[in-house]
Amino acid sequence: MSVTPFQQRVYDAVSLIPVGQVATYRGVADQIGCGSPRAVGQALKRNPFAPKVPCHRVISADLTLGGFQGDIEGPAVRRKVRLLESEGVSFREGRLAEPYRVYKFGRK
DNA sequence: AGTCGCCACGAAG
DNA sequence: CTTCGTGGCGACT
Repeated sequence: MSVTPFQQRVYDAVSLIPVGQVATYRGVADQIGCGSPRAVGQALKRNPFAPKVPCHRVISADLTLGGFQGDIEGPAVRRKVRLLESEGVSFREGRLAEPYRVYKFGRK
């Protein structure tokens, strides 16, 4: 499987997200030094390390769900929410209920 | 090799 | 709500 260095960075950063917390595409992008969260989204969509990387812990910057397994909505997203709630992250009406659960990557 | 279009976003209008 | 900007990648030429 061909994995570009950029994607490697993305997966590595996502792997750093602790259980019970979530990160935003923007946060990941900023952390790896990329100004385009969309690139991160693409990388996760193409995520060759599906179970290895907790892509379900990555949400949109405005605390909406974002997508999962290639869909921005549908059963996959439903599963994503359930997983997050399983880890202690609550969602309400498709949005993160507790914003303080957003992980800040070292926050510097 | 270069070029085009697409994307699970974000900020601005 | 809609539109533009941005960065990177797959597919086509």
